[in-house]
Amino acid sequence: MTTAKLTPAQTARRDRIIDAGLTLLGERDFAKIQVKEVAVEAQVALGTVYHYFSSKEHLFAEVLVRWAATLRTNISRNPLRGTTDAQRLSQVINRSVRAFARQPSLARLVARLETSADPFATEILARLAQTTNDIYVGAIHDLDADTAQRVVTVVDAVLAARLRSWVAGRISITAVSDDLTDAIGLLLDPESSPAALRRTGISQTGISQTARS
Amino acid sequence: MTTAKLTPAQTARRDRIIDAGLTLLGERDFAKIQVKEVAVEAQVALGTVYHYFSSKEHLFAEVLVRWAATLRTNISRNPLRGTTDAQRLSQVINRSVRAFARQPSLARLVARLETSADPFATEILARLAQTTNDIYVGAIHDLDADTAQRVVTVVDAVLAARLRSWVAGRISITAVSDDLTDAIGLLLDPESSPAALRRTGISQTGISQTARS
DNA sequence: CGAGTAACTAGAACGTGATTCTAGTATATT
DNA sequence: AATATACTAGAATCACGTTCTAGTTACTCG
Repeated sequence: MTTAKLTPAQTARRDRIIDAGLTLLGERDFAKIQVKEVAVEAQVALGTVYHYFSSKEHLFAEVLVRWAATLRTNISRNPLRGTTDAQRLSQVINRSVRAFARQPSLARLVARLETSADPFATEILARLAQTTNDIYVGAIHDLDADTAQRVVTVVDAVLAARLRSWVAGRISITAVSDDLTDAIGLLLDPESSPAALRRTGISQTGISQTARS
Repeated sequence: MTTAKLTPAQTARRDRIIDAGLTLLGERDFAKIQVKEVAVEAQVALGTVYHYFSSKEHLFAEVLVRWAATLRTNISRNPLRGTTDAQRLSQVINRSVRAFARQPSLARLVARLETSADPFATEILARLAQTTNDIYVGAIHDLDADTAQRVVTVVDAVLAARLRSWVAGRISITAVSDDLTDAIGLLLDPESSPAALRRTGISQTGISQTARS
């Protein structure tokens, strides 16, 4: 069901289904898309969809993977131009943010799948998280691997949280970006880190925190 | 529909509905609970539930609020005993973690409601986030308000992310706790902050990062 | 090549629940 | 008391994911 011997025609059909899902996500949310519609868009029978995917969630997890592949390319295409870890990390993270900004329903999809009960879906999601995680860690040059990983874990959490706030309409995409840059500064930048500044008396300016309802 | 003039009998009925939801959450997940069951448990007609709440999600958002009230009490009851911001923040956060550990379905509920389309639900959730946020900020004494807020935003994001990993079965509740303490250290503790240590050459030991699928 | 199996198709059917509706009864307001 | 509003039990509706049916290809391998 995952990676086995499929005839070219089958691979093509399966691909068409995934592409159809991605196309429809461009117009509508996961919740508003019916599996039947995906089948129609893919020019395939409804039963065929269920032949390749165990559930709607499983199908859309694969859609997410497909999208993530192009995301990865976008993120990794141009080299990072920053001179500090903070700059580089901000840059990759912001590339991700921009990608999601272009496809809000993908952001919503991630949030939705994170609470999925389908084991296929969650497993695919975990693999995906691993990939982006590695990319982010790769942006950090000046820290040992373990510390870099710990920093990325935190930043990734902030990314997820802020994206959710954004799709919920609570904050703007600009705020997402700003908050992430700020969080990274807090973690890596000696100029703005509370840990570094603590007991120094230097006052700092921060971005405004808008979390009203 | 929210806070208006209700007769005592009405308030009692509404309360009974919310309590019923909370009771059932002790046995089963949001997804496994039918609105009808809540009505039965509350000794109320199904229609009455919909008289007070616009949807199942709205109802359970209110359930969450009720639970959060006791959570708040638990968290704030005993004074924080730490001497540093990091210790105090770790402590409040860990009280939250323990509360969720006792009620896994509440943690799942939060995750679920975060992706809700019901405006009532999302608004309630936002208000709730504000409250816990304030509690956390209160644990920080040695930083200016703005910086404290920014730190808490990050920590809160990590809390949410790790709790989701936990309810998804990806990590243990102990790991949730450890990861949070670690994240707080990264942000506030000069002993383990990359920002403070950067270019110092001091190597550091970190907790193991288990994010496998 | 030709039988047999697996995949595909169009479409109907099923199952689960949330949500809404009905008709009658109780309660509250003035 | 008169009327509106709330409440009740229960039926009816609706949406949709998922499964099933019957008939039609397409592929495999002997």
